[in-house]
Amino acid sequence: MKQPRLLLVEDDPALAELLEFRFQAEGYTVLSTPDGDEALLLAAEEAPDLVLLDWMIEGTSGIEVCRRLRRDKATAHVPIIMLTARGAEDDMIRGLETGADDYITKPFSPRELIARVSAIMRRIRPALAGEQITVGDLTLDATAHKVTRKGQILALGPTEFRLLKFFMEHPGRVFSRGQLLDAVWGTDSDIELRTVDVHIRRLRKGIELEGTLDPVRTVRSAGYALEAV
Amino acid sequence: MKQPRLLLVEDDPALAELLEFRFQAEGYTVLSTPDGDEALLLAAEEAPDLVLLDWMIEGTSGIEVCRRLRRDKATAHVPIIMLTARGAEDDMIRGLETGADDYITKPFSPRELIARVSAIMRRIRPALAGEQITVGDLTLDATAHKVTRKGQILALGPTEFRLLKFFMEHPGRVFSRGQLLDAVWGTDSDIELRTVDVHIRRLRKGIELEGTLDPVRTVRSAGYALEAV
DNA sequence: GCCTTTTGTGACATGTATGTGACGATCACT
DNA sequence: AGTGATCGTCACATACATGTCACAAAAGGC
Repeated sequence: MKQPRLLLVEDDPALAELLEFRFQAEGYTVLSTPDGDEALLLAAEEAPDLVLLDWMIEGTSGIEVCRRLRRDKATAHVPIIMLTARGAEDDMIRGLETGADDYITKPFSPRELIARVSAIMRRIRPALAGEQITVGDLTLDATAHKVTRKGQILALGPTEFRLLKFFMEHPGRVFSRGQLLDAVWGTDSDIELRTVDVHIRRLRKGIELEGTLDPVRTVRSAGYALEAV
Repeated sequence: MKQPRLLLVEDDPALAELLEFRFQAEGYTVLSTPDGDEALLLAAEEAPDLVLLDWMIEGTSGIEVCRRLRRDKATAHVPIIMLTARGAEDDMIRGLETGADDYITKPFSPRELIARVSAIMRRIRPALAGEQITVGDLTLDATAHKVTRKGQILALGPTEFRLLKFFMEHPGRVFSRGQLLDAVWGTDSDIELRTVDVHIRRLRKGIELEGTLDPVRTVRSAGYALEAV
């Protein structure tokens, strides 16, 4: 399953960094540049699934970037969301005429922007924008098969992924090793109970990050639980 | 079911009171303060699930509060919604950069704010609380395998936990050592009766807190009981 | 007050549960 | 066949809980 790719064209470094961070946390691969010409290059070479385009950028203007994206056959179908300053309705209208799919006026909440992007992604690639569960600083996207923690994408093995998914569907609750075997391995598996311990350890190692606490709680003589840290 | 906790930082007394009232009606526990420094204290001590932060407050400014909340590991992940005056776009952008999750501009309808808060709460806390028993100031959650007293989480050994659970299922009732052995250790255990005393002691030690009385009552030549203090 | 019975408490050896690294087996993919 | 990833299991180390004892303290009964 390919990760959705997003091209961000924004010349305010602070805002760019913020959006980059947030979208990575949502499971997107983010390409970012403040420059219009570079954006065109990136769009041609990296084939993003969606473009977030600031209207007021250095070099080639937003509207020009938009027009050229539409003209090139390789990028003509890529959805474009414009980011515009409040009150620039003229630009907005011209932008929509030029081929942008949606616009959003600054200031906007990242949540709102993410919602619009997800909506478009769902329309374009239904399989990608899956349901996701969030527990504490962990986010799991079942359909994209991706786990992130504080925006960092984590690499988990298949079993660890299923284990974490099960935990995240029942946060805070304690499960015995037997229950975990039934839920994650299947009811009819004759696996050693202690094997669960090993996978718990692998899960812990897989989700540990600099400066984070272990959300997996050991309950002696009872089992394990995932805490919403 | 634990109530969601909400920290409101708002220096307009009328608005604060209104929001307090409305959110309490929605089932939230509301902590409220007009002061930024006090807000930081409250956030650290009371562990709210969500912060509503007015931008223009006395003392430490909203943006500073936001930044400090994010910097403290204990509160870094708590969602923040900014309340801003209309037309203060600059503040808003800086706020989102600083780590706020959403914003809403005054004047807003309480209904709208409640909707946004609910949306975030749904996303963050899917279903935390399981079945729990409460006796006096003690609360025991069997599925999460957790005991709290006055909000403090207590660390009990497995046997102490089972013992307390049994007591809490029959509050006020006196049990002989033999009955407790049957109920907590199992009918076929050949344990010394006096062993119960030791575990009672360990339980007492495990649940003692500053400024609390011992809820475990000794009934001479009969047994023990748990009192609803 | 004095004696007897009952309970509180600290320490300890023991047993049990869990953490952890390594290893061979298996499977998918090339 | 070869490579790499993942899996289940084991052996060992470690941390923790347990049951028992000996003695101190308290509570009744007289």
